[in-house]
Amino acid sequence: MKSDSRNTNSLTDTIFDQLQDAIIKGQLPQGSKISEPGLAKQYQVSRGTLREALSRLEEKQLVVRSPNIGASVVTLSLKELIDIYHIREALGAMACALAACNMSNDEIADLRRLLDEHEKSIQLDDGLSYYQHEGEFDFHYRILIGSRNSKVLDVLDGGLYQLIRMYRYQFSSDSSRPWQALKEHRRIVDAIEERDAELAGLLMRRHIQTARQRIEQQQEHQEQREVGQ
Amino acid sequence: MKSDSRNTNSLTDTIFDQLQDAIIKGQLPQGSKISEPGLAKQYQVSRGTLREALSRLEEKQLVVRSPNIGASVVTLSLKELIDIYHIREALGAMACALAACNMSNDEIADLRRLLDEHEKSIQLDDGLSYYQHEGEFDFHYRILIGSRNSKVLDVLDGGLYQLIRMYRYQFSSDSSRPWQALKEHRRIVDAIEERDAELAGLLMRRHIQTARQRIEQQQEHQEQREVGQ
DNA sequence: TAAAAATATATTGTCGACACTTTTTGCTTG
DNA sequence: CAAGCAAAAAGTGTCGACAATATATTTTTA
Repeated sequence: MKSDSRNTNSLTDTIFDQLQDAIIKGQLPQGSKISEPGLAKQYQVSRGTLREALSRLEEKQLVVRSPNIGASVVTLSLKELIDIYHIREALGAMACALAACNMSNDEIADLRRLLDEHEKSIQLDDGLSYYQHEGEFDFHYRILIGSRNSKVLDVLDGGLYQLIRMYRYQFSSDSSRPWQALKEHRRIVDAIEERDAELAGLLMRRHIQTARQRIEQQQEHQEQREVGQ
Repeated sequence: MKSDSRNTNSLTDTIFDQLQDAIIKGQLPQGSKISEPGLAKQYQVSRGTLREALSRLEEKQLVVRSPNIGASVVTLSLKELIDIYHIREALGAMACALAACNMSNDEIADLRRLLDEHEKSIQLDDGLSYYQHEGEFDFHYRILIGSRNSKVLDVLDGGLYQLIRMYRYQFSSDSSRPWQALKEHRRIVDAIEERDAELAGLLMRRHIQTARQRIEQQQEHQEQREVGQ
């Protein structure tokens, strides 16, 4: 999925997309220092252009910059990831409740079709595919749009979702239980279709909550390991 | 209040702060097109430097840029402002509940002192002062920090708060009922002190909700005016 | 006269170069 | 040999210039 809908002709856009991909996939390791002249030569662009791309990556929370020191790829601790999921929980629930009020019938029907496709995709390659993750994002994006609150999409797309993507690419050990998730998605759509805002919000909150709790379990394991050492 | 804690020696930082101020105060009118060469000459910096500052302003949602067309100062409709308040409601309540669990006793005592100062400030110049608005932000900032969720501060500080500031500077007709707000703030601190997360979250939600509802009333008036024409 | 094409102007996108800061390297000294 | 200082290397901050694109103006034509 493209992070932006506009045609990506400008050089800065291209370099930005490439770098975003490289960071999310871990080709640029977390915390690694970014040398502007180095990367500029590597990607065959001027340093100014790369600088602009770095600004946008900073905007998307994928790099951090310190004055006179330079840029580094972001490091994402489990604690921070959990923090993000807390936010996603609050905003996702809110957006879902709004979507139950504001989505058109056509949009809801489309959402159903998306879940059917999702189901097929799960049947085909059981579990761990790339497309499922992106499909999951697609589902949430549509609800965000259906909420008719443009700012909530700005917030979640402007940094938070990219970090979650990065985590999933680099650490997603579990197969994210696709069947369970699908079932939850269907229930959410049911609630939206019935225009039950409160229920829709609640279900979405729980859906994200379970995802968060899985990560928290992972964190506990990690802490136990650290204590053991 | 400085938007960033780091020493603002770099030229880009300076120009960024100045432009942010100009936009929030309305000296650069909403929707007005930004001429890069013009502004660069006006502020005595190179175009590249100004460009970097514009990138950061875009990050803070204060300017919008279209490829090959240029940058404009953001336009904030009442609808969008209400959208922002919905987000603030969800995240503020969440953060406040977390703060009730995570704030230290010292932090809570400091918060109380802040409210006492706030009260004095209200008594001095009754109502409409600049410092009260910023004091209000200060209060919310501290709770955000107390939540120990760094991302929620990133989200609200990265765009949303600046837009609210802009609105208040340019349209804040009502004096924001300082006494009422202070009372609500005190109740919130009470709940935090008692470590009652649920209540603290609820009170914060209501506090922001009332602010939102005042804006919604304003919106209704505006719509009536439009119908009348 | 009005619409469309072509030119001219202004603005944004991209680049390479220089100045200043930080980090590394190498040398001196106790 | 270690610690501290000095010089060099690398890197970031800033700038002005050229190329590509968009906007405004003028000219042409129906």
